[in-house]
Amino acid sequence: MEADELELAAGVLKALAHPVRLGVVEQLANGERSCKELYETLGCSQSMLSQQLRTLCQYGLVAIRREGTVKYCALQNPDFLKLFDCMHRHLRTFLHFKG
Amino acid sequence: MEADELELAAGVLKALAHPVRLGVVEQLANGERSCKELYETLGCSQSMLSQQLRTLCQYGLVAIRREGTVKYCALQNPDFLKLFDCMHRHLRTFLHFKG
DNA sequence: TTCTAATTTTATAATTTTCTAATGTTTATG
DNA sequence: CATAAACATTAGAAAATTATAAAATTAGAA
Repeated sequence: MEADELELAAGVLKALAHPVRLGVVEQLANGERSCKELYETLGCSQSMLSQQLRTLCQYGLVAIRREGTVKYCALQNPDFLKLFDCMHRHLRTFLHFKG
Repeated sequence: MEADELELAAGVLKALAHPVRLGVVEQLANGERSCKELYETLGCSQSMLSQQLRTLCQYGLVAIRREGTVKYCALQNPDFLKLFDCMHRHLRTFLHFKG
């Protein structure tokens, strides 16, 4: 990858690299969710969720559609869900060699 | 994932979410590299590389062995290389819908 | 031991993130 | 129009990251 591309890719990863944002992606693996459902499930404030959603949208990870006064969020690239398998395996061996 | 696990997973992703650190991982896809080879290829300072390597090691992403005065870095979990395919596809469609 | 190459550590200023609280917007309903 | 529900934006303090430079370590060779 060239420098620009590395920078952008790092940006996308950074967009995933936050407990709330990653939690959102995980929840959306099971299909569309409203913002309220998300922040209630994740146990964060409404404002926090809204801010983190913006980051996810900015990098094309999540899409939002409105229905009346409710907004529904969905994964825009379910390909990234592979990350979770990968991460599970990693954490398992990582924690195993740590203590 | 539970809160703790999300936190840790976000940490691992954050460890990847930096142009230099991601560049290191990309380089190591082709096999072991010395620190010097890495910072020369990536065009960053030696100090920068050393600091970023530490982060990668901390999260079990890279392993380092010493041979004389040279240290060789290697991927500890090549599974994460899947990320690059995923990322390439993502960036392609992402940039396509942006401009 | 002295020198040199490779790498690490430390310090620190600048920038970016994160989080909270308060306020603003939008849409539907009475 | 007034109100309520769902969501977004703003502002600002605290914390974390980033980048640069200088000093320290480590191992081998002369």
